[in-house]
Order: sequence, then structure tokens, then C-alpha cells
Amino acid sequence: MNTLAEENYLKSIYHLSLNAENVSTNQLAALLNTKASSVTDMLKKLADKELINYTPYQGVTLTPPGEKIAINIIRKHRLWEFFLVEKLNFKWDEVHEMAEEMEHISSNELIDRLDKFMGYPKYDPHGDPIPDCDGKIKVHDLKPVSAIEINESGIICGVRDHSAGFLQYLEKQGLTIGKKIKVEDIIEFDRSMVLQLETKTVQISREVANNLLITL
Amino acid sequence: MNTLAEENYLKSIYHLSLNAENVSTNQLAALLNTKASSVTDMLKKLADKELINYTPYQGVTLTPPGEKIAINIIRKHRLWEFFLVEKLNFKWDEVHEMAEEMEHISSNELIDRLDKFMGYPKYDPHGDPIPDCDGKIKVHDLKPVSAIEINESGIICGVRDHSAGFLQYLEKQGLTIGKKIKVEDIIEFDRSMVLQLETKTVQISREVANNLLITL
DNA sequence: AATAAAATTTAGATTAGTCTAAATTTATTA
DNA sequence: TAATAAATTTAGACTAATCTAAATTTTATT
Repeated sequence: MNTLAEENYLKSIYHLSLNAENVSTNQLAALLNTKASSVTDMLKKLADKELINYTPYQGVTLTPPGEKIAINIIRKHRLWEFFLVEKLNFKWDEVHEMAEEMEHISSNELIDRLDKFMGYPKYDPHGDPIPDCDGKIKVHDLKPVSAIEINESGIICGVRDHSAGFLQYLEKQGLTIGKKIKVEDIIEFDRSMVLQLETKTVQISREVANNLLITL
Repeated sequence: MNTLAEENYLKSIYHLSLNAENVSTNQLAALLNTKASSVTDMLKKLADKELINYTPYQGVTLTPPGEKIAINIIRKHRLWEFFLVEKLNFKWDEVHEMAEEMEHISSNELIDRLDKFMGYPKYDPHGDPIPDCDGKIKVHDLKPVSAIEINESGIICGVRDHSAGFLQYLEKQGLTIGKKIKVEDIIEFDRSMVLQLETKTVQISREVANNLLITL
């Protein structure tokens, strides 16, 4: 099997690949809280194992086997997060760090049984899709609240920022997964948005609107 | 916090301490599948951290903080084993390796909630007591089947050997935790024992009788 | 008590993953 | 397009955990 560090690199490359064709050394260094030179060393190692395609100075992509490993780790991460929230009653802003450790428990049999135990959930507590045991990921395309107009509405289905601070803020405003919102007004000055949420209205900054995802 | 290797050493020292006052370098090397020289290095490190009392050539004991860490790891191990068997329907011979990984998940809040989720179980699937969140361990004193006489009886409450092979053998014979047995006969030649188990009788070797634990 | 055997420690090396500082390559811009 | 800035890689070093082989200490045996 692969080491913990290797798994974390593959997972990070996968996440960064969603926003850019090739993932750069510096992007990885920033995400993994390490130095560019350390990243280069690891990229060589992963390239030797044929888990990534690496051309010096040109960034990397995952090979099919590398992607398979990355998706499996993400599957584990999201299933454990679901477990922590649904079975152990943690809040959605409390589970990330624990799941960062649990995603490295190696047994696939274990994770498949956990999946069954919880009834094959499709989304984790932050609305991110949970890959199935074959690595397939349901892609529902979401848009940020900031992308809709006055009088349009949608259902909160995800977040772009996963930080505990942002999640706590949303929780306090009642802006949680599954809630229906409608744009009542957009303040011209700073483009902040006034939302209708159940019986009340809440005003959110453009920054928040960019990080809150909905389906129409 | 401590590294994975440090945690495994502390756990091993704890287990070996139950059978001997001082734990020797070689005992640890054997249990941890490593070399005596590696053990010496780690013992120095643990002694520096004041987790063990180490006098060169004289073996080691745990300090109170070292013991606390060891017991906490054993608590996690046994709670995860219980979870795997009771919630995910693994068999008692399948869970050890998985729990070896899971015991290192760091959050104590997580393990306390898991404990609550399962109803504060007292014993793991092999009959070993689960330390409570304060590190207290219920010591019920068991004796091997081999220690009782003809016509005496007892209830199976634990095993001395935890290997998958032994557990599978017991399972096949129906000799599982909670079952009542009675000694019907002891064969003089090899001191193997004939047991009454529910409606049938099973014959077990002295070796097996030594490793199967009961209460009267 | 002297010596042999066993257990343990020390010395020196190795691997994975990381780091700093210097060198190199690529991208930007004047 | 030449100079400069930014990104990346290389070189050399460090730590944790391990190893082999040699040296040392303890224990057992004559």
C-alpha cells in the first residue's frame, strides 16, 4: 500500500485538478502546508510509482491508478464524516480533522460495510458527493448564490469554503444544507445579498454568497 | 501528541507488564516484530519523555503518564473492535488488524461518543474488558478451562490466544463467549478434555483448554 | 570464581519525509 | 527581446525509526 504522505498528496492533487488542468508545485505546497522543494521530491516518488504524470516545471496530473486511490480516500473521508455527524452527533464544522485521520484506515471491506450500515448516503454533511465503491461520483452541478438574480430561488446543497468558521457562521444564520432561499434584494454598493429564508430574511456578503452553493 | 511507533511501544509494554514486573528488550522486540537494538533506541526516547522507567539492561516499567496513554489506546482498540462486530457485523476473528489502525485515531471526544453510541459496552468481542473514559479497567478474574475438574462447569468469558486461527476453531466448535460448559471427562493420556456444551459434547486438547477462559 | 552463553547496548548506516539555500527554468514586462 | 521576477528544482542536511555488526553487560554453568 501507500504511505500516509503519498495518500495525502494524491488526494490534494485530485482536489486541485478540479480547478486546473495541471496542478503546480506551489499549489500543492500551499495546500499541504509544506515547501515547494518537499513537493518536488514527493512528485518524483509518485511519478516513479506511475501514480502521476510529472514533467518538471510543468505540473502534474493523476494517472488512472492515482486517481482511483485519490477517489477512494475521498470516499472514506466523506463516509466517516457522515458517520460522525449522523451517528455520533457531531456538528458539520467539527468533523473534518477527525476524518482526515480516519480516511487512512486501509480496509475497503470496512468502508463498504460502513457505507451499508448508514444506508448508502449520497452526500456528506457539507453536501459533497460520496463516491460509490466503484469510484463513481455523482456530479450535480451547483452554482453559488452570487450567480442568481433577484427573485430567483434555490436550495442550499453545498459549500465552497469548508472552514469551521464559515460553517459555524452559516449554522448561526440558519443557512444549512436543504434549506430553501430566495434572493430578495442585492445591495448595489457592495453587492451583498438579502435572502428570504423560511420566515425571516438574512443579509449575506458577496464573499459568503460566492461560497454558498445551491441547486435551482 | 505521540507518534504511532511510540503508542505501539507503550501499548506493548503495558500488555507485557501484566505477566512480568519488568519488561525486557527482547520481549518487546519479539512482540513488535523488530530488533532489540531498535527497541533500545525507542526506550531511550520514551524514557526522555518520562513515559517509562528505564535502567539499561534491567528492562522497563510504565510511568503513570505512560500507563495512561497505553490504557487509552487499549480502550480505543477494544471499542472499535466492539463497533466492528456489533454494528458492522464482522466476525470476532476479523477485527484485530483493523482495530490496530483505528486505535491511533487521536480524538478522545470521538471515542467517548462512540462509547455512548454503543451503550457503554463492558467487554470487547473477545471478552477483554474495555477501560472506561477515566482509564479504569474492570478486572474479572478468569481461569482457563484446564484449571477445573470433572463435573465442574463455567461460562466462557475470554480467550488467552487471540489469533484468528484459534478464534475460528472455537467458533466452529461453538465455544463462543457466553456459552456454558461442563467438564465431562479428562483423558488421562494427553489430558485433553471432554466438555458438555448445550446438547452436544466437544473434545478439546489441553492446549485449547489452556487458552479458553471461564468464570465459575 | 572463571568462563561461556544470552541479553542488551553502541556504533554506524539506511529510508521516508522534510527543510534551507542555491541554482535553474519559465513567465512577465519594460 | 533582454532583463527581471516568479516558480521550480537541485544540493546538502536533519529527524524518526529502523537495521546489521560489534562491543558490552548480565546470567548461567561448570
